[in-house]
Amino acid sequence: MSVVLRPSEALNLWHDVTLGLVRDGGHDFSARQITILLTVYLETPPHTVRGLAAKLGVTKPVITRALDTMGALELVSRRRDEADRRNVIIQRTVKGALFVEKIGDLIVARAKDLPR
Amino acid sequence: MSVVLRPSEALNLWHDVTLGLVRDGGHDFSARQITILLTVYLETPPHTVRGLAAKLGVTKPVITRALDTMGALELVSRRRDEADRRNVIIQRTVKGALFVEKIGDLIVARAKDLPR
DNA sequence: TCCGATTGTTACGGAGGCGTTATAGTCTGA
DNA sequence: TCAGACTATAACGCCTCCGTAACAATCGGA
Repeated sequence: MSVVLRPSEALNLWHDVTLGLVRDGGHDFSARQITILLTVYLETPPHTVRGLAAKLGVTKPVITRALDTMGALELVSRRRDEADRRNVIIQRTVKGALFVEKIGDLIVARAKDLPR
Repeated sequence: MSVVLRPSEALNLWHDVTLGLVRDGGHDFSARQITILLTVYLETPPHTVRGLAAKLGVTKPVITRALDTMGALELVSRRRDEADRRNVIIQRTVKGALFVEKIGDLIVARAKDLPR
């Protein structure tokens, strides 16, 4: 199965949702930051800096800096992997889960209001 | 009518598309930049700095700077409004139209591949 | 036990965005 | 006509991010 969407509907949906994020979100996240956040909250753990860097096709410092930013906002947290102390495990937070949930609700609402 | 989407589907779609933009897009645009770009290409002209600032709920210099950046990439262009020379009209470009079209195709493709 | 490989972070100079404020150009109506 | 309103942009100091390179900590096999 799949979600059927025309290009014009797709673009209108994207526009409406990003506008919602800009107007009400408070933060102005980049595509990289959003991708990291959603990856951590949607894909099965564990998540490491190296794994995220490979998945996004960026360097490790990019991930470290994004985690610094989103960690300061308490949207994610970090923990040493005790099994292999070179690794850092990126963990979810209550605040981050609520934020992601809000984004999901926003997309669903804008999709529902989409004229077709 | 409307597009029916569950929260988990919505988030997975958002994740897949932003990941595609990060991996293949080359640029790392912010939500503000994407919103400006899509507004210019989806809503009926004319578009002015003041109008975009009001719509996004940000100050005018934010719009000016975003237009500087996207103008350098030739995704939009600017022209003085001859009827009222205080205004600047933001115009579409061939390069920008192709870019927006690519985003639309990406969303449609990821929606089609979405498991449900 | 080391020595190479691996992981994440920090340091660095540069680039660009931020909000606020100031400014140049343009319009409009008293 | 001209003073005030309005438009977009420039200037300012601050902050964050960039890519590259160096780094400390840790692991694992010879």
